Amino acid sequence: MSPRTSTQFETIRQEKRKVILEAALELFAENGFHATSMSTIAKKGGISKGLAYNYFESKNDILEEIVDEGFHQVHDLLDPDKDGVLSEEEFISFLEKTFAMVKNNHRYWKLYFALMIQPVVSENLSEKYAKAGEPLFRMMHEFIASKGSSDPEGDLMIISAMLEGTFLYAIVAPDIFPIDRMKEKVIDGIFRIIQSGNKNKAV
Amino acid sequence: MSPRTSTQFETIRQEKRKVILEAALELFAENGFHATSMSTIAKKGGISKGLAYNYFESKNDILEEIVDEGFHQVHDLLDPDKDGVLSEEEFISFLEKTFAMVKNNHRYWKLYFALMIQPVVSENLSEKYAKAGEPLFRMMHEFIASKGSSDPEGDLMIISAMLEGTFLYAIVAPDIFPIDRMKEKVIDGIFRIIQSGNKNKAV
Amino acid sequence: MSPRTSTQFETIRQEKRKVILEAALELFAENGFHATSMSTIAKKGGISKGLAYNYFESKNDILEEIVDEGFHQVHDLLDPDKDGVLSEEEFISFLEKTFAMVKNNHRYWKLYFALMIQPVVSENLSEKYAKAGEPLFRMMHEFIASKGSSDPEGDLMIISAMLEGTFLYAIVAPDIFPIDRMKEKVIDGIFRIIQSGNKNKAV
Amino acid sequence: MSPRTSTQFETIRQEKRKVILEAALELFAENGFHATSMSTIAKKGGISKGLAYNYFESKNDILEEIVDEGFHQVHDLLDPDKDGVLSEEEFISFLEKTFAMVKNNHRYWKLYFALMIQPVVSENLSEKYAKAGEPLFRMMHEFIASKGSSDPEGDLMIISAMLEGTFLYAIVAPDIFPIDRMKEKVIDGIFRIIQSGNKNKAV
DNA sequence: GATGAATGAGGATTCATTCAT
DNA sequence: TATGAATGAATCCTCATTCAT
Repeated sequence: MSPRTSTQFETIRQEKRKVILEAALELFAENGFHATSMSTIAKKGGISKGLAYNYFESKNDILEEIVDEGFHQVHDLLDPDKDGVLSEEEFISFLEKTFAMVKNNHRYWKLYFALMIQPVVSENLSEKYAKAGEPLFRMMHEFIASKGSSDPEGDLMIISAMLEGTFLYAIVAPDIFPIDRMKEKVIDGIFRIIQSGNKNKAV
Repeated sequence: MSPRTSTQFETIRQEKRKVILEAALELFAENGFHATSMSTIAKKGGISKGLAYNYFESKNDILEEIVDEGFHQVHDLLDPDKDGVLSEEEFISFLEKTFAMVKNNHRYWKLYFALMIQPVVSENLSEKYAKAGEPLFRMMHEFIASKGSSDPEGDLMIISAMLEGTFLYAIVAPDIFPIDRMKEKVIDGIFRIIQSGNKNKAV
Repeated sequence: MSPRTSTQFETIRQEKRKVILEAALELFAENGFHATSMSTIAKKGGISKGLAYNYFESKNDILEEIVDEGFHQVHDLLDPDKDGVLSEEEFISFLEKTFAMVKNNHRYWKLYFALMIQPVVSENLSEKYAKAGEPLFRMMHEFIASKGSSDPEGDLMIISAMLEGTFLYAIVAPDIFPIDRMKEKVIDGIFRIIQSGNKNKAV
Repeated sequence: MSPRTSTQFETIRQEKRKVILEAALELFAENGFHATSMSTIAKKGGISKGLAYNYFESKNDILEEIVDEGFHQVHDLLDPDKDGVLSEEEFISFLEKTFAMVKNNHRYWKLYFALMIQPVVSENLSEKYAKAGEPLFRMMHEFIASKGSSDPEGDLMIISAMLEGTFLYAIVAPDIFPIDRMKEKVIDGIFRIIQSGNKNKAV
């Protein structure tokens, strides 16, 4: 029964923190930020309301932490960190990672879409993602251009829309739009779009 | 001296009703249902809180009326009411009407997306739209099939996703994704997908 | 189509007034004063809210009119207006009139009990009735005394309580305490009490 | 520093709960349920409105708890839990306990009468009491029968009415009908009724 | 006389947040 | 660290009453 070391305390803190964030994520995603009370979060996390405020400054703060953590995960996972143009295998692998991400973190993405449409705090989520997504967009743009598209910006737009729409459907109507099936079709569709849009169609 | 005729009353009611619904639509779309108070709606509508309850039973009721009215507009506008396969012109015209609808009723579609992701009432909005959208899907399916697609279901899926994603972007990031430009690209993209997916690619 | 005479107008006014009072009486009695809204009264009376205010100054005013009218009916009906002691027949007839009154105006008496226990306006209803009932009490007192009671005040108390309890039961639990059966028993019981309480028991 | 023990919390809760219930009882009894606001209850209890809702789900809930607690007190106090016929001493003792109960819990009984006449919730209070009172009625019935009454049901009716009326008067007009004096007269009166109603009057 | 739109004050209820322990 | 009692502002909703027609 020796007093816990500060490392142990730190571990406990990190775990509690995670518990709260996960409870909040589920509730925010499923019911919305405003329809979720701190009481409910605390109850779902198995702690007291007071303790939640020991870990986070406010309900808003919890949301921001969730968004930030999710954002970093996305960043870490997708950051191409690569110069030059992607090969086709690399591009496909990138798409598959993206689909896996949405599939494995359904709740986060549900929350992402909700916040995209109706930001809770002043800061606009889509701006944040827009800025962060810039390298991704550039990467895709270069890939598309490398394939000979006569309008890479335009093609990027509709391909992005197709991806975003796919993820949205995968979130809200997974029964009708099963994500695995969609993945195959979307990847295939992207190439069809790219190839049919070649500057020189008579390849 | 004499009381207003019932026609006069009816006119007043219809106009005031519209005022309330429009104020509420704007606020619900922009800030979300839960973040919008009846006070705010009343203030925006230039009336007292109490009067709003003279016209609608509850905040929920206002939302339902908005959804219903929007739904009927969509239905009236898009109902193909047509047997047989669409010609290409008809199909394009249908797509253009759809884009016009989103463009001209930006707020309603913002609310639509918000409710799609996080329904406020028990009834699932996507179910309602899924049922209503069935004829549309069938129509598109037939059109795609008529063009010789080897996988019309799959093609329909990604085309639907592309449309939904386009509208979503047009709603949340119109600066980056201007709807008119998107419309051209999407219509073009759809045909590229369809044609490149022909059973017999060597046309 | 000659203009209505002022007499006709007066008749109309009286009838409307009665309609309102009856609607209000039923609602006040059944649901209570505070649980009854002017809207409900107007709807039940088949008139508009505004018109109700044409006839009465306030909801309170309606209640007061109901109470006053009921009070006068009671007064007119029961006022003994008689000097000297009642004969047994007269006393029994008085009791029967009282029972008939409660039986035929169930709603008024329900309201009477409700107001007796929880007055709505400052003025205490029981005081009003106490004052008005004084002649009645005196009459009963004299009757009891004339029968040789050794404690007419005390006997009057328990007889009054028996009557009041009987009417209360007849109002709230008429199935278990049917008023007609109760009437026979109560009248009988009163005489049993009086006679058994004679100064000179060996009659 | 360390959090309160659950026993400490429990003590706080029990005491505060009692404070709220007592404040509410007084107000409900004196002014009626609908005329009493949660604000008033909170103010009288010396707490904030919000805290009242930490203890009770709704105003209705407060009322129900008051009724239930009072009901249990009555039940515990009066439950005869006795087979066979009561002796005269036992019967008198039972009546005296009943009078003491009303005298010592004036407010509860005022509320009881108010709810009897105009129930606030759907469930009828008189039904609840009717069921609970059944053993009491049976007991009184047997006692009356044991005294040789030729119509024990009828005698029970008028005796019950006399008691109920006495309590009602004791509640609403204690000055004119002082409960202690009434008690003597009523007990005496009950025996006069019973004895004068013997099958064999020629005792 | 008659209507119902309109108001505003008040009432029930919820909830983020603080605080004593 | 941890608890939950406590607060007060905000929210949904009701309703007596007024008023233009």
